[in-house]
Amino acid sequence: MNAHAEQLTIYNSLKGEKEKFVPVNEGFVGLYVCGPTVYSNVHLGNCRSFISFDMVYRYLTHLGYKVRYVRNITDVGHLVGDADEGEDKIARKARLEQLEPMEIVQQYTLDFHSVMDQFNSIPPSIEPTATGHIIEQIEMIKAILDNGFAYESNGSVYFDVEKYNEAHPYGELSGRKIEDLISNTRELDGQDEKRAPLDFALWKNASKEHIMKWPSPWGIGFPGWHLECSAMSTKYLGEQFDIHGGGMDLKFPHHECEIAQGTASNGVSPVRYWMHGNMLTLNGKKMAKSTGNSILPGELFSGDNDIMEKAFDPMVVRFFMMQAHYRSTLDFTSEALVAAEKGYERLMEAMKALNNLKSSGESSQNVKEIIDGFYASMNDDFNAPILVANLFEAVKYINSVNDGKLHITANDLELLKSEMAAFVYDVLGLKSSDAGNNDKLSPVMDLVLDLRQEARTNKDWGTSDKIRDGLAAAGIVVKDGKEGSSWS
RNA sequence: GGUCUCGUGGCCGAGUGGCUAGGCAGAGGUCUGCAAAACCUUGUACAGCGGUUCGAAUCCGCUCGAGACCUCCA
Repeated sequence: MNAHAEQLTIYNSLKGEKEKFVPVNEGFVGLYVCGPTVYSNVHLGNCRSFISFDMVYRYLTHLGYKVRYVRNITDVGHLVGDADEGEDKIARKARLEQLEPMEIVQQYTLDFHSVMDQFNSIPPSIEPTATGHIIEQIEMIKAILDNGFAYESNGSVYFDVEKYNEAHPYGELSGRKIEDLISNTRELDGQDEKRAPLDFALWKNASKEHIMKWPSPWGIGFPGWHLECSAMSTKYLGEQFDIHGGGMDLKFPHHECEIAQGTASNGVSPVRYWMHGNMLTLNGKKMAKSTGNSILPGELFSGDNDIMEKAFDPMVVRFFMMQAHYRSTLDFTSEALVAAEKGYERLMEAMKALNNLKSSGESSQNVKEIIDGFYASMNDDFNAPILVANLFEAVKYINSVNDGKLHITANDLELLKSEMAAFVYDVLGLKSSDAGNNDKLSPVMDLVLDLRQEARTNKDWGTSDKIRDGLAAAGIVVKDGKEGSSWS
């Protein structure tokens, strides 16, 4: 374990404050994150959540924890529209496109994986699917029924919220009181099966037309959305585990229901630390598929969209997200992305310079203090923006040493190299984009720049400028530096 | 309507009782055949009004504005 692990604090949504992180089992962390519903391409807002928790996973790992990271794929049970009477999202898409539901699932799961890979997000340790855990979900419903917190009605099973609330508080996570919930819950049509509007479905009776359905003790049907996360998280992480993450918008009702289901079946609140990432906004409004206010990662990377003025590298987008705290909303604009792009490049240039840095004399700055700052920022509820600020302080130092203005000892240099690499690459999950480093183009460019250098040495400015202008016309920018010219 | 969050300089975005956030842009400089790039230095701020305090961007109240959840959502 890293000595700094002792100091980690996490903002626990359940308590509304930062708490010292103490895992259930020393040295191990169980981390569960609500994954996507694979009925269409993930949009950038979805990605922000997953990238935030990828950063959390990476830092926990860096601290020396052995992390079991579970992130599910929702491939059934997520309903469209109002309450429990809507159509399953995946089944609906399948019907519209005349495909098997599992074809839809496969298509968008692959898309999701590809996008997350481009964002350099590490795959979870386990990525369970809801349809692969029907038996576990049925078992959990049985336990909740046995404990008296659910009832069967017409082939469906509902969670009895008011009954549960008599034994355990319901609404703790979202800060809601049950009386308010009762008075504020809309009366919806076609819910005669339920005793109370607040009750939510654990199992839904399937009609004949329904495509995705399974046998159960209560008849043919399918599981409710909230249940899958409860069943899969506890299966792989235990009845009570360390961290549960997800978007702010899942807090109520989804996560509230998870707490209720876990407690109702196992007698313990399932999660120690609840973490909620905030929304990515576009034009000041939450990015969401349903409202059309969203942008797909692919559209962003290719520049093929009406919102951004140019294409952006996935690493620039990731860096942009790391500049904001995961609990703050972040507004997505072309201008902000351009700014992030410049900053990202500056950081990467410094990483390159660091590798070629030469040690000399006494260190002008306290390297250990700089590195302690890295840990302090991340230990403060994963404050990546402060980490980035600290990294730029180090960048300034690196550049000054590179210019020969400041100095660093060999020991400090080794330390700085390894810790900078750890935080930039391993924790923030950034990598140099190397966009232009095409295998065939590279040697050609070396040759062209070599010829230009020859011309420059001979003060043949006409030739050297002709090469530079010609390359510029082809979209290649030549940069002249002390150590020769480079291109990008 | 109910619950909650937020309002920081030209832009993005941290901080949260006294001590520089940081990035981008702007300004000045170094370097350079020129240009670009790179590097260094640097100014402008805490929505408004009142209160608490020796001291508030930070705590409290009100006003205005924005957003989220209450129904699927990362």
